[in-house]
Amino acid sequence: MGDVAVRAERSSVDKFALRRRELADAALAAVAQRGFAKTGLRDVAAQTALSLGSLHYYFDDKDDLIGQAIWQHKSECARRYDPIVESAQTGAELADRFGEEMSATLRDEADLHRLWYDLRNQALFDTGFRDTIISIDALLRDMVWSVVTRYAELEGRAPETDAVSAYAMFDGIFLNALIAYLRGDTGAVERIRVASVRLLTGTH
Amino acid sequence: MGDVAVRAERSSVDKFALRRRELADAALAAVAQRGFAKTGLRDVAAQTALSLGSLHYYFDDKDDLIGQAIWQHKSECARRYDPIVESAQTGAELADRFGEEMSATLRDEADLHRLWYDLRNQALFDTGFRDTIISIDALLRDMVWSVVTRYAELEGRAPETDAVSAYAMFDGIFLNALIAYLRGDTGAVERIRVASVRLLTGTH
DNA sequence: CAGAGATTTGGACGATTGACAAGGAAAATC
DNA sequence: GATTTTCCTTGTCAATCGTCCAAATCTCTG
Repeated sequence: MGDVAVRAERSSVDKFALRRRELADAALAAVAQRGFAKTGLRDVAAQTALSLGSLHYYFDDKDDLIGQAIWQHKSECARRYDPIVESAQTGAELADRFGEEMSATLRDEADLHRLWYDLRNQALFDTGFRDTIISIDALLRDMVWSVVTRYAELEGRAPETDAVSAYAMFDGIFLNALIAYLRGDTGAVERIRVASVRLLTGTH
Repeated sequence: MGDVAVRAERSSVDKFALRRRELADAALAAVAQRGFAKTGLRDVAAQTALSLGSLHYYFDDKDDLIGQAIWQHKSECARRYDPIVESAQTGAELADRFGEEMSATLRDEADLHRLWYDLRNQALFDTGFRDTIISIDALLRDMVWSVVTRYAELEGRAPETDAVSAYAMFDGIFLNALIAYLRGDTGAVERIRVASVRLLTGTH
């Protein structure tokens, strides 16, 4: 456990944790622009009201900072599908709203998704924030699985796959759509919507 | 066009191009170990019979070197499925051998695949070797599509998807299997084989 | 108000990076 | 065998990196 964590315990109020979240948010925006490798802590500090030295006051090192940043973003990201799963009345409605959400997040948060895949790959080389990445991966897998099982339930049948396979598929088509979109293919926004609905409903 | 290309033209024999391939091969092995960002040109030169300065004699810059390296590896990689497509007598045989090849390359060349996904992601931030990455992506997409269409042909029916969607699916399950495998899940080797056959044959 | 603790700053550190230049060694050419 | 061209090495360059620290500033308590 680093010095930062110790200091956090001493702080009776969570002013410390609050600043941590603020700084991590700024770091997220900074790193999303140029990628993890090419973004220095000075670039992060530049987008902040604080200075470079303060980053090490709130974070142990760069990995700690980026790990916190991607975690608080993605954990919120994964929860975005909960209301859809809970409130959808029919399988068709669930599928439609799911596809709509997938399409919208591709269009509006392409840079953040690009960063996520960047960090997930870096975690295959470094051990820095590997645990955080694995946790997020599990979160996303569970999210996909809850959508799949809920759809099957509404349709009155059993899911055709398991959680791991389902996540692999949806993650795969989303990543490929993201790449196409970032390369200038604006049609990917509509394609990922249709493909998501298709994959969920099993319509070929 | 860089100085290197000009020099290559002057050279009547292709001694120059030969050395380029050798060096690019060494670079591939070096970068595959620690990733693109964390591997310096000195690390590459250390795995070579030549010195650091020689790298700039044969390559314009780091991007040129890595671009050449990943190209000559992946272009060979994509051709590995050609004999299967050409010689398979039945759909079942095609599917089996395809799944076997996917599984084998995951097991034997995990580091190289990890590097490929690393570089493909970096190309979403930099323009350095973006064109090379896009070319490789097209190569892989065509390879997958040739397998899918050949299978449909042997089975006497039409493909159920298009080339882009098919590549997205196979690439997605392979990437997820690679991640699982690199995280220590040795069962991913068998799972990608089964999943590949399933996805190709359409068996749910 | 005085002091203690928390927060923030700017600068400096050693290490590493990609790129490059000047010159020696090798090979090819005449 | 001399000279030109190709090949390769060593050393250096400025820039950038993550990390750390001493001191200044701010905030709160006694």
